[in-house]
Parts: sequence; C-alpha cells; structure tokens
Amino acid sequence: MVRTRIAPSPTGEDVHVGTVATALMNYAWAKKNGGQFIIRIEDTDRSRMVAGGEERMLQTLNQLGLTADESPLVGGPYQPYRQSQRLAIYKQHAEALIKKKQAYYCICSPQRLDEMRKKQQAEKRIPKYDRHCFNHQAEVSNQIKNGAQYVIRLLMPDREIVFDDVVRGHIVVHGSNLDDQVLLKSDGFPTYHLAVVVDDHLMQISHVIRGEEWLSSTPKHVVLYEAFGWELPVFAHTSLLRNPDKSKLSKRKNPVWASQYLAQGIFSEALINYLALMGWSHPKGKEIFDLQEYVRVFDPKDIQTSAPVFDPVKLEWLNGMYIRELSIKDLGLRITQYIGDNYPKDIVSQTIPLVRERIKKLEDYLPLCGFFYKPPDKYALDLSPKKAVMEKIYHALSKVTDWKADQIGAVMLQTAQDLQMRNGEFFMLLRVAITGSKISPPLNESMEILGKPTCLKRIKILL
RNA sequence: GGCGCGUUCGUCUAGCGGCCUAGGACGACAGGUUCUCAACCUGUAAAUCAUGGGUUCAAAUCCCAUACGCGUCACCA
Repeated sequence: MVRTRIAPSPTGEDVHVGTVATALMNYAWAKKNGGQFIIRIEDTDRSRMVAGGEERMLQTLNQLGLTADESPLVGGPYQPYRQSQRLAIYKQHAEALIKKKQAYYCICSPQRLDEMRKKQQAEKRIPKYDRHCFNHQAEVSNQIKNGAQYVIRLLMPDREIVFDDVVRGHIVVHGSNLDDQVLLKSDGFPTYHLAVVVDDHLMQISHVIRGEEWLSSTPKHVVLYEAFGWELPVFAHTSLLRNPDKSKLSKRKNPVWASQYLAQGIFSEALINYLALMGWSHPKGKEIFDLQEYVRVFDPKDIQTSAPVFDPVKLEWLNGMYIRELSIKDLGLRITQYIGDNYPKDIVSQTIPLVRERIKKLEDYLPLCGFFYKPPDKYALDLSPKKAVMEKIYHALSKVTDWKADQIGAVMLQTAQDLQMRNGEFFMLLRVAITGSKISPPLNESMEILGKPTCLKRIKILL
C-alpha cells in the first residue's frame, strides 16, 4: 500500500509554492498507486506559529485540487493529524528509547549549551553536544526527581549510517558527524526529528517525498527507525526551488505563497502544471497537461537532481495557454468571478473574445478593458491639436446607421482616406480618443460594444 | 569550517556509452500577418555539456580530483 504525506508547519501566511510542488508529487504517487495522500500539520514549534496559517494552507491546497484523504480537516484512521495533539505519543516513544539505552535525559541549561558551542567554535571544532549529562546520569536523574527541567537526547551511535534515496542514490554518513539530537523538548513537545519518524511509522507512510533541505537530517531519522526497530520508508529528496540568484526561494525575491499567484488570476491548473515541470519532465516531452495526466505518468525515479529556478515568466506564458484553451463562456465566468459584480455582465461577456488572446492572467483584464466601463480620465497622446480630425470623425460616425464593427471600420477607413492620413496614424488617434490608451483590444469591435452614443460622447468631449 | 547534495543554451529541460557537428519549450532578436497590443506562422542567435585528468575503439553519458553553487550543522521545521 502506498501512503504519502506532506507535513507542513503553519509558520507562514499560507502554503509555500515549494510545499505545493512536493505535495503534488506525493499526491500523484499515492493516486497513481491507488493509495492515500495525507496532510499532517507539524505545529510543534509554538513560537513560530502564524495565526490562521493552517486554515489558509489547507484551503489553498484544496483549491489547487490536492485534496488529502486524511488530514486535520477530514480526519482519518490515524488521527489526530496535528502534532500538537499527539504529545503523549511522542513522550512515550522518547521514553521507550531511554529504556533501550538509545537516548538519555539532559538537563543542561541553554546558557551552558551556548557557552559550550562558542568555545567549540573558537577552537574550530564541530559544535556538538559534549554528552555531559550522559556521563553523569545518576546526578541527572536525581535532579529530575527534584523537579529539574529536562530534554531527551538521542544517543548517536558511532558508526556509519546508510540509506538509499530514490533521487540521490546510496548515502553514507558517519554518526560521529552528527549531534545527539534533542528528541523531546523541555516543554514536552517533540522536535521535528522525533515527531516525523514516530508519525510516519504510526501512520504507515510508505514513501517520504520531501525537500532536499531534509537530506542532511535523514541519517538521524534512520537511526531512530533502527532504534525503534521499524522498517524504513522509501526516501526521495527533491531539489529546492530557487530564486533567480540561485538562493533558496524566498519571500524577499519572489512571491512564495501559492495564493499570491492565484490572486493575480493565475489558474490553479496552470500553477500545478508549472510546478510539475520544476525538476521533472513529462516522458513524452509534453509541457501542457492536467493533474490527471501527471498522476498517470509521474514516477519519483524521474525527479531531477539539480535545483530549478522558479521563473514567473514561463508560468505566465503557461497561464496564457490555459486562458486560450477556455471557451468564451468559461473564460467569461472566470473573469466575472475575478473582477466582481460591479461590471455589467452583458458588456463583460462581449469583451471576452477580444481579450482572450491578449491577457496572460485575469489581473490583466481590467487594465486592458477598463475603458468599456468608464471614460478615459487621461490620454496617452495630446489630442488637443487634433480637433479638426476629431471633428471629421465625429461627423462620419454620427452618420453610421448600422452600428456594427465592419460598418464602423469601413466608415473610418474612408475618413482616413479623406483626411489623407496613414491608417496607422489615424486609428491611433481614434484609439486614444476612445480608450485613452495606445494599446487596446481591436478598435472597431470595441466601439461596437461601447455603442454609438458613448463613442460620440467620447469624441465630442475632445472638440 | 565539518558533513551532504548538485553543476547541459539567460531560464525550464531532453539525453542513461556510438542515433549529439547536443533536441524541445520559455524568453530574446528578425521577418510575415496587422489600425495598436496580442495571438498565430517562419526564421536567427544562444550550451567549448563547470574545469582538469583518467577508463574505452568510442564519453554530455562511467571513475577520480579541483572549482563553484546550494543545503545542513538549534530545546526551528
């Protein structure tokens, strides 16, 4: 049985696009194999919690179509799915490790640890816990009996730790390079390392697909699995998304919350499609495909080892492709939903065929089409020296009886000829007069939609 | 600094020892179309496959070293 999970921390405003990328792979692998995809909230760091972060994260993931079979929202056979509600389980497991002599109590104060590390660094040694408490266990248990605060540390074995990663291959790290990791904090909360191993095992997770940032701590997790006598899951460590300067994707250099892209009017299908292309490629070289198709062909073995740069330009191109694939009706629905109810629906729907090839995200609609709903408040060209031209246009237009794009076009062409103006120049003046902008949807069609009275009014005001 | 991972056009990538004088896509540029902008079509530039050594009849592909980048070294995840 394939069971995958993502284990995000609610330490941000929303779900990070990197988390979406790994969620996508986990989701696909579970679905491809008829298994389950689980969302577990890792809220063991109370100081970094962001209020409302969990709700927004879960909601955005849903919106993206990555719905979990088991989660804090829908529950499941291994609930609770929020680590803060599983404290007793971690404590019990940490203590079991003490009994097995694979972990020990430690009562060192933060100050002592701090001084120790400073000293080690000054001596250019690797900062590592010096096992002071391990070497004074009788004394330590005495103090704990008297109410001293304690943590539980893993006794890191002095041997090679090996495991296989689907993406990275065979990995060997020596235990002497690893610290005696704290498993249980003095506030009774587990650290990530304990909680992730205990939960992944208890929740029967078969494949751990997660970001590369976890690769260096995986040996610790392997030690834990072995200490508990549990079977290892399959590990696959994926590359991290990066900023253009190759640093880890960060807020400072890019929008990182998935909802920020959705808010621009990027479709969730396009975001998913784009993210799928980060560090993976379709076996047939396809660039555009839906989630279902991705599920069908995805395999963790095909994940790339190098870290891709997240490029919003290509995302926007992709979204443009999705926009153009939509029917006029469906795009109209999406745009209406995006811009809200303050715009007359009949006008909106008439403008859709004019903009479908011209926008890359829904956010682009209003800047391009605002003139349909209100007259220009400024003009991209100074039209005051062109009153004679406007006069001609006004008279020609007022004689049009059948207010249709081709009629308007014919009359305007004739007017340009009469004025002995080049078409380009003539239509540019007209365009700016009607829309205020040098860039607009096709003019004749736009004027048809605007209607004769409105167009005449917009010319007249310039006379 | 220790440990780990990585390195193919600006970017996403194909490539799995001969099909590679390295293919596709985005972007850029040029042209076509055109009343603008797009869309669409055609074309161009763009990668000494990080560098240096090996292995082999043959290497982008296998091995080693170096450089560079990234990650990680917390009672954060």
